Amino acid sequence: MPEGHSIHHFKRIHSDYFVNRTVAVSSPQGRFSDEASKIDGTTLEKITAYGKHLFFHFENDKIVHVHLGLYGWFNFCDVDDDDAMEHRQESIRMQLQTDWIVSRLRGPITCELIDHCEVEKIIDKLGPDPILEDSDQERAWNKISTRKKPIASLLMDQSIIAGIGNVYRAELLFMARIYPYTYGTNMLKDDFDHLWRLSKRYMKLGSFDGYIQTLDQRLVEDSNQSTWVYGRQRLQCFVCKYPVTATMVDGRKLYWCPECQI
DNA sequence: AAAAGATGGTGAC
DNA sequence: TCACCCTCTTTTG
Repeated sequence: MPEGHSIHHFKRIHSDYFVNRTVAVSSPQGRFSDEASKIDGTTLEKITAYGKHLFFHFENDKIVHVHLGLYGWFNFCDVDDDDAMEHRQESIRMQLQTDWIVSRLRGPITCELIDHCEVEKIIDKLGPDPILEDSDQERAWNKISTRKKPIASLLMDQSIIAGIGNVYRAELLFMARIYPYTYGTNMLKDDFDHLWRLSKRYMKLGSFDGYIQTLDQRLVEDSNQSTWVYGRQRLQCFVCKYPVTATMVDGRKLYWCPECQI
């Protein structure tokens, strides 16, 4: 499921097969039909990604804004694969098709047709995205260091840093060994720099792989395990063997190690 | 069979 | 802080 890395991953995959091509756009589910008909058969000029937002720029300033939310996802299949094409048609919000390949979007929280002004408004509300090469680390630090809220809460705030979700939040805090309830105002600059460096490294990696892998597989026996603490409530911490704990922060489960993260 | 929960976010109170 | 939306899977009764 999607955090910022998925968005950049999907941007990359779509770029190979859909950009600079004429694309048939439809909505088998029906909920995007009116908008789809306005861009159906036109050229997809480029795709951009920012935080958890994906933008398909079609000609004539027609831009499809997609936000996957909690469980939105893209699937791809071959145009000649009849079985795949028939599969769960009724939930496909948007389908992009060339004579070569098909992209099918299900369950997004947002799928709408907008123009470049609205794109700007969306991006203006977002903090720097660590996956982007020119992201401004200081802009995030300025906000964090003045906010009297736990860092675990601030990391999920898209207007501070764009793209981090519940898995990366837990993993980054663990890898940087930071106590999750440290107020932004009490954060050390060095700790923030560490967090930022880790977020760039692991979210970039995730955007290439398409999935989150923070745990170094060479260090553990369980080859199916991909995270240090996320989803490991009551299991032993890989570092200190103390049980991983889960507490609610802003209505989301935060996994962390009370022994390692002081 | 029904409910809960999941890597998200908004808007109302 | 809560209800709600989108979809699908897993757990519960």
